[in-house]
Amino acid sequence: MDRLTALQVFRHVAELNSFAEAGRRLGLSPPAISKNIAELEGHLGVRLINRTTRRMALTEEGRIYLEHVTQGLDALARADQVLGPIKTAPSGTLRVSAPMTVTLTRLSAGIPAFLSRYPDLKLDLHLDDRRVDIVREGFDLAIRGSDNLEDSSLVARKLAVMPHVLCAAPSYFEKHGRPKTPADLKAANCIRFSLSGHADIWEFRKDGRSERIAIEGRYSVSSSLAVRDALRAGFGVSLIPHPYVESDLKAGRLQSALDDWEKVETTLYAVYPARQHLAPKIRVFLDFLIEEFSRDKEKPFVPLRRERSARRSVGEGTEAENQTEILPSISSP
Amino acid sequence: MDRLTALQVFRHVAELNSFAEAGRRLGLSPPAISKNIAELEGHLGVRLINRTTRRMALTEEGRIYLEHVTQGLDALARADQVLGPIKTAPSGTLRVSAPMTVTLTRLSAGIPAFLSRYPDLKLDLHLDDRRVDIVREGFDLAIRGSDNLEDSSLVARKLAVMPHVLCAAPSYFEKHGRPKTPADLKAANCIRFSLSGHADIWEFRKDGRSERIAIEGRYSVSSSLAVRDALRAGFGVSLIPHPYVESDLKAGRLQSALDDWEKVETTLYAVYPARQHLAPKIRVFLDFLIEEFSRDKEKPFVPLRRERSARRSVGEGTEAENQTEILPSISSP
DNA sequence: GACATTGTTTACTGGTAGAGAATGGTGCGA
DNA sequence: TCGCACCATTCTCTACCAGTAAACAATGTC
Repeated sequence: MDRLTALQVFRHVAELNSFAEAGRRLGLSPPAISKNIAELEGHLGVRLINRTTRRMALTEEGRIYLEHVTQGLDALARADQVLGPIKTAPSGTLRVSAPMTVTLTRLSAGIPAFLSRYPDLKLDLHLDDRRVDIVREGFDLAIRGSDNLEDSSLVARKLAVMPHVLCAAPSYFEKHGRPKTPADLKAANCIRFSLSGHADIWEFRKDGRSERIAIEGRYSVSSSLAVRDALRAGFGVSLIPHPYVESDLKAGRLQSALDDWEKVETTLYAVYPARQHLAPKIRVFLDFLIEEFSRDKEKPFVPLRRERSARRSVGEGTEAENQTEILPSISSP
Repeated sequence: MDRLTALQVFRHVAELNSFAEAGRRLGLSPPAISKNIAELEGHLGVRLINRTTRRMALTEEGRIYLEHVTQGLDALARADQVLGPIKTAPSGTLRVSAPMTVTLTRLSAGIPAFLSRYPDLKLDLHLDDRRVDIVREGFDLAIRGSDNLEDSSLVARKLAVMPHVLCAAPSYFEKHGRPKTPADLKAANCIRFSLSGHADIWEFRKDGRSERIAIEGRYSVSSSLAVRDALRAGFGVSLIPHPYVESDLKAGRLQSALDDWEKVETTLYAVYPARQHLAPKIRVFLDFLIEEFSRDKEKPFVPLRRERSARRSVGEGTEAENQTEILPSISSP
């Protein structure tokens, strides 16, 4: 038996003083009302309502019970109501984890505007280049690079692709020569971003041919901004996401090399716990991210679907494959 | 879905921080836990718990919801607990309706002892000779005479049979003569108890022959005690329940007549709303009544079953007929 | 006094809650 | 580093139960 229904039936019957009326009000047939009350009484072992076919009245026990039940039901109803506004308007605290550099170069500036758009929203932004466990640490959303992406039940939304560029200061190239082939890098002073998945081996491609160079260098650092500073100082050469050095390249402070070779890309993802029942506060922040990262793109953002890891489903795994909404694994809408 | 179950599942999961552990605690399988949480979230349109297979944490909404839900569930649990003691020990207020005379002559004296046996019990005893609507007026129990008994869904428990006796004061018989046959009463000054079902026609039986006498008299009164007073004063003759005049007959203040004729009997019933889930306070009072009315009987009380009104049931009305426990109509265990 | 309303009972049925098996994911310990 | 054990989820199946409809009994009213 559904006890919550039974309690609501009891309450209505008690307040309306009629089985039939309660039935009409609740959209239930008279027998259903009878049975609910009878089962409730059976469960409690107490008669709650004295009734003839024409008259009914609560027993003393019924009155006592009603009092407490009413409190309980009201509290539960309030629980539902409290979630109402939260369900529609962004509010509460949004906990976000994001890598330092990309935030400072691409995001940070737009956040005040975002926050003033949603006055009820608080943002708790943790800048951290390590891969946080978003469930354990209670984050609503995290921004990850592709070399940092776990294969989990989380949802990953692609934000941007950051092509890398090989560059150094003009002064460095003058002194040590400009590399003509990837192999030339073996002799160069390569500055390494230690948190990158491809920190020690740089890969280049051309005409379907791939060159993997194990690089050498005296400086390894866990922030791309520090790498940039070292580049600007003419200390060495590095493979770095293009956006981080875009203004430097334009201004001539840095120069690129091996432009005819394809380099790695770092894809940025927004990672969050679930697609279903996405909280508005997460929804709007996600929209904000998508907008920010597609702002100065030549062509609008085109979503890509990341292939799901092979499913060894028992039955015929046909249609479910395409319903990305209910897939728990990584995918991009 | 049973929402109360879902809420309890949610609460356990939140407090134990584990789906599996909650399942073990509640005696449910892991899939059941998952489904309950998922359905609850679906119902609310809000994600309550972020979860991977190894880790789970409440969302902000989940924490807010849990708070209210806990309150609600606690209130409902309290409602059940409150009924616990009531269910076992007699307590609260017992509202009883009883006829004036029988109470004063047979019951009244024993009530203080009854009440001191149950210290938590209050008794609200309404002495009223009319037939009250016990459901409408909120009585827990009523004592009724057989000529007052409705054919309702109430339960009637036989308490005692009160044979009537035709009697008057010796002085009356001296002055007006002692009736030898029922027909002699036509000339007598008959005192009538107006609330009796047989106030105007007195019936006598002998050898299977029945005599119905339409009686005449100058005094009609709605209390048997007043009838007795008039008898004592030698004002007339009356047909009155034997117990009311027992001491008068013994002491010689009144004398009986037509002793070889059978007279009406008034059967006393205790009437109460239902046999199922009989409240202890009613149970003990019923026991008290049975004990009081069988106190000075020569042979112990033998329950009689009153025939149920004919049932035009569709199917073969076979066994249900004997299960008196579930019969709603009048019956005596 | 016939009728209408109300609560209850009975028999039936559609929906659903829970179990079991299989899968994918994760952390711990050897 | 690699199993191993555990965990949440999905899918499928089944048994049960809640609700309905129809019939009935009781009761008050026009």
